[in-house]
Amino acid sequence: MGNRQAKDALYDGLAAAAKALGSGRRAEIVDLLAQGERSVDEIAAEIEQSVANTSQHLQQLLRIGLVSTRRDGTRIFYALAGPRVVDLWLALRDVAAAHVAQLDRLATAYLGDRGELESMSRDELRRRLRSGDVLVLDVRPEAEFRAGHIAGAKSTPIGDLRRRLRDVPKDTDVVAYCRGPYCVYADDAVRMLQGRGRTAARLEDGFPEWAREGLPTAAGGVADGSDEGQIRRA
Amino acid sequence: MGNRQAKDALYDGLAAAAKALGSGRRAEIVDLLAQGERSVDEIAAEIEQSVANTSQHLQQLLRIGLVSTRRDGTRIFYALAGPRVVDLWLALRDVAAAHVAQLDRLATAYLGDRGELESMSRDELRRRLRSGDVLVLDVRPEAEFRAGHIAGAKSTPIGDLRRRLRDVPKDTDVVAYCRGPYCVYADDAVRMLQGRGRTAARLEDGFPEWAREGLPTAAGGVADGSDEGQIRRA
DNA sequence: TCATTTGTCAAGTGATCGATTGAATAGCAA
DNA sequence: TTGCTATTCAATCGATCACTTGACAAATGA
Repeated sequence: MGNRQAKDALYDGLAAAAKALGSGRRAEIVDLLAQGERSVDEIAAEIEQSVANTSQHLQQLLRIGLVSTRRDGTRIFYALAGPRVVDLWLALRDVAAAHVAQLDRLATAYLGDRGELESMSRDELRRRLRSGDVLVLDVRPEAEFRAGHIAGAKSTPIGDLRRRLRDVPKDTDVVAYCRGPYCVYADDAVRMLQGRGRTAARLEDGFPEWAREGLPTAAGGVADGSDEGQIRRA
Repeated sequence: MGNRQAKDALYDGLAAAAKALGSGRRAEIVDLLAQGERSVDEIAAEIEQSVANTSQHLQQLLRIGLVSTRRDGTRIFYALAGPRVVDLWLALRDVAAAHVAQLDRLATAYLGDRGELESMSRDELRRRLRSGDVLVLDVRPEAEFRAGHIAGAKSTPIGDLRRRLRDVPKDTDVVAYCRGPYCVYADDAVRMLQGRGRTAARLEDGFPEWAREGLPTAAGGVADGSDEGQIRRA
């Protein structure tokens, strides 16, 4: 039957990885890092916690091995340790959405009612991209776009959208996407576009899900309407 | 930017699912339930904890929504709430194996050195099954075999293997499998078979991984060397 | 060199967790 | 009813957790 102490220790080790995701703040950090690497104070600002506290959470993720670090001058950048961590995070989100009792209520409380919002699945966006009759807007901060984006998308951070509205033709369908299903940027973008007479929808989820499926992505500089960056997968 | 309180609550909700897996004992329970439903005292015996403590862990998993219950007389059977939970568990295990620093050491401490042990990948077993020149032994307890097994496998609980050795032909390659990579039953079986002059290997992982890939499985009564049970996927 | 920026470390506090113990409950069978 | 089995509930205790505060460390630039 093997020895109980060693077995307990083994399962404690497995559970350690779960424990690392077992705090809302760390979950938020992992969700954020799924978009690309960040410095400590960027992360702290995003999750609205003190730098000291954020640093401790990051240390914990680092000790377990879910993230890695890179130093650049006085800054230290944290990133997810590998694609498996993204898979784990997405699996966790799926389970929570499917099984955690009150998650719907919590999501609605944060996101508001999405009833009015047009949405589009990955598969449909893929088809529309192939036929070329759709404008895809990446409404995340530009740094995240540079770290990786849907091939053919145009970077239009949500804060810049209003003044760049003229770049959005009135006769083209627009699809906006952002960090994932619990991110409000694309919601805001679609509401604004619909309010200005555009036909707009949000991608149901975000960039990490798109990339995980092996769908076409690109990385690098900001597009100016044309293709650029390194196409990674076709 | 949305309101912080609602956002915190949402991520706390997501993290709750991780927290449920964040105790070694609960991880062990989920790993066990991945083989099929169990009553409370069966679970308690397996994880070597008091029934009261086990019950509390199960209540916790139930409150979060990762498991479901079914009453049968005085017994209450717990089962995983759905296939997504299996996916989550396997993703967690993968991440832990790839990234948690000391996991190798912990695994070796429990499992012993597997250097001498022949092993076989899912893909290879699948090929060998198609060409039909291999005997697949399911060395888990019979109840788990009945709940679901690799199509064509023969139930030979590890405790019965010794006295059923005569049923294992000497000129056939044998592959044993059990609950997963951290389960010792198949290791024991392979060691015993190799010691008795058979050519034996263990499947690298176990039944849940096989089923997740959509490979052929069956469920129901115990085979007597021939095919039976309901073939679920071909 | 000295000040600044950025991040980590250490200590402390209230809250939550895991396990134990013993009592309570639900279904079953005589 | 009475007893029996299987499970849950309630109270308790030490350990761990999340966050705060304030001091410390590493790289940069004047």
